[in-house]
Amino acid sequence: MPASIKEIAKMTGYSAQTVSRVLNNNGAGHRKSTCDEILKVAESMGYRPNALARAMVLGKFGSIGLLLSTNAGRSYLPSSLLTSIHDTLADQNLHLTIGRLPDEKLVDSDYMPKMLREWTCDGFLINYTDHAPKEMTDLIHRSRLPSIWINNKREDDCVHPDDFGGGKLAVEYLRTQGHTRIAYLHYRWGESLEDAHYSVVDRMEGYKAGMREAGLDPWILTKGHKIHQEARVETCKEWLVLPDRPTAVITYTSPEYIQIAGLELGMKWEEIPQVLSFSDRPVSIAGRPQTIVYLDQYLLGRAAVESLLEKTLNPEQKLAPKKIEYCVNIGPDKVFRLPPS
Amino acid sequence: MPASIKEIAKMTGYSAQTVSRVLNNNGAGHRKSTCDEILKVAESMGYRPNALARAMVLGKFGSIGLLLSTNAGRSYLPSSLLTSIHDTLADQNLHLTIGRLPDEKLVDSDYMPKMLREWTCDGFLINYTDHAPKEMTDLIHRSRLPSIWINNKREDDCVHPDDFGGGKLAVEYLRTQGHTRIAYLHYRWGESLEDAHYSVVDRMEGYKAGMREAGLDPWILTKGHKIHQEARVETCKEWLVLPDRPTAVITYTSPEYIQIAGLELGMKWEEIPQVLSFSDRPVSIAGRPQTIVYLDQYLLGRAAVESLLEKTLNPEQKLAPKKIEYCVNIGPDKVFRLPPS
DNA sequence: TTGAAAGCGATACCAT
DNA sequence: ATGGTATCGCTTTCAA
Repeated sequence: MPASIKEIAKMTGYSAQTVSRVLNNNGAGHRKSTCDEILKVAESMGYRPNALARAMVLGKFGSIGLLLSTNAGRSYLPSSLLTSIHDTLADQNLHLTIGRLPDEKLVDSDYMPKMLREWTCDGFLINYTDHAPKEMTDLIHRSRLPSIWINNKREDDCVHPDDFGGGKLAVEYLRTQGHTRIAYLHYRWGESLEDAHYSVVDRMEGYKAGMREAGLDPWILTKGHKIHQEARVETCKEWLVLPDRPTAVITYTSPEYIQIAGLELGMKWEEIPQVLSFSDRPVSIAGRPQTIVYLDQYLLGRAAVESLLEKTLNPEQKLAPKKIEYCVNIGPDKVFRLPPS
Repeated sequence: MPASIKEIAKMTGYSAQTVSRVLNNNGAGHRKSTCDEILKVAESMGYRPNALARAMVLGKFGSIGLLLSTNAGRSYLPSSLLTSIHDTLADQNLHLTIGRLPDEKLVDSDYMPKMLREWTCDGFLINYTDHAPKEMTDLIHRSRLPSIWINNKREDDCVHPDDFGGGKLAVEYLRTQGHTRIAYLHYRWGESLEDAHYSVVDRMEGYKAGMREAGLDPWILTKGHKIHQEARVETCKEWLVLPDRPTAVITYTSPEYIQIAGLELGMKWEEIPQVLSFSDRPVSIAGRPQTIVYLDQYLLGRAAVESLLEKTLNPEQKLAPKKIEYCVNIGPDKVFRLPPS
């Protein structure tokens, strides 16, 4: 137990109030000798203010809760996002507290995660990628705390990447490179996309829209069913040997299937179609930096925190969704993006 | 502001103590009608206990701080580690609070991160991969809170993977597969390894020890200088065309350089040496699952929390370092590990 | 079965 | 320039 103000008061003979003032207000309105003595004793006793007590008086927790799902894949939290959330909060002298909600248990009315059962923080950032179970939405609503959803498309109070725009952007970039035979590689055909993250649909729809605007026909490379990991390279090979194969390919993620397929067919790197995939960090394949449709998670995190802080000031208001734009990351520090419209 | 106990007391006419007891002790020693009424009113007012006030009375924060460096690469926090830390804490009804310390600023005596400046939690988990600056160690020490270091080799109070054992294990596994021409691929030669994470040295030394125990000569594939990303594939090609090339290769991470090199040389997958790399998650290359030397971050996180809780009970004691063992992950659910010695 | 009072550590307000 | 007192929301102890 570190020393409290009271103990310092006892040691120095001053009252608790004097000690508090000297320690907090930088000693304004106090004799220099008083300050010196109190500061010296505080230092020697290793005094550190108790954030709990301070928060209680102030009526705020000084802390924001980040809610994640325990369901792997339902909460996407790359370290760049965690970092940006933390740092934006730190600028406001706020803590970040982590909470994970087990989907299965939420249905059980006996169960209630600590963060929702107790009153622990001033607001929530909810990182719940897919469709949240109704029980969870209810619980959060009943907590009456301001909340912002991350990576989730809702009618209000959310921040998410503009995946539709990203798909369009990919096409526009490839057009500037002179490509016309631009295909979209879709491994998940046949799988129900209703439960999937909105980006699975949006990226492809954005691609289609981009193609149409460029006067080109959308061209989806796919099978009538989902293509599992192990089968992807072989499938890509089928596409690569087509006489009119695409010169460029856009894909949700993982550009390497088509590239490995090319290599296995004995193609040189220059002969393999250009692959544009989505990512939030630089992608290299065996030391070769790849051009990607890039999302800056830092922007996402910062926007989410800013929205939440705004809501803290006025909890009743509903905030319009915020979209974060992609850019095409061509090389070190070289970026292609659309002019703001 | 959610309702407080006092308000419920006022509403129901009972005293605050009665309300508190009914709400916390499950109503033990109270008339059923009293319980019912209080519970009903509490429910209708949306009562949730204020964790702050409770913590203050209890004299504990109910929260553990996870300290990270802002210096990318100095804190390795895969989501599996974050998850295991969180969940082990949650089992004990403890929060997890995140704090990031900017290395540069720590030298500045004016600067002090909130987590160390104020008294905010009951202990620290320090995820600081490389050698921490002395200022930081001092600050943490002065905070007088129990702390455990993660992923860091120190004389006491730390939990880290057994990378030396992992290197040996890799050799022993490959021996069971009949390999004798086993090389270690080292791209970082010539770089000062003093600042590097201990695992860079330990994995290689473990490999050497394993080879000697098997009666084989260690065989390090390297250049006289650091091999940069872009040059690795070409360098691997030089090694692959050696007449007495290895049949198996162990490498710190990223098995794909040698495999891509093989493909570019026109080799079939079966002709490419088996590559064993270290990882804490399954590795697939273009849909092909790779055999890896695998570390379960869940064990690491849990061990760290358990150590910290132990230290909380008795802050003076120094805990012996805990090593987490690797295993070789061969296929789905198939694992090779050494018998406990 | 219920209630009154004290206290956790810090701050705000009002005195002196 | 300094101190007294009340307060935040809750729990613990003791008394009725």
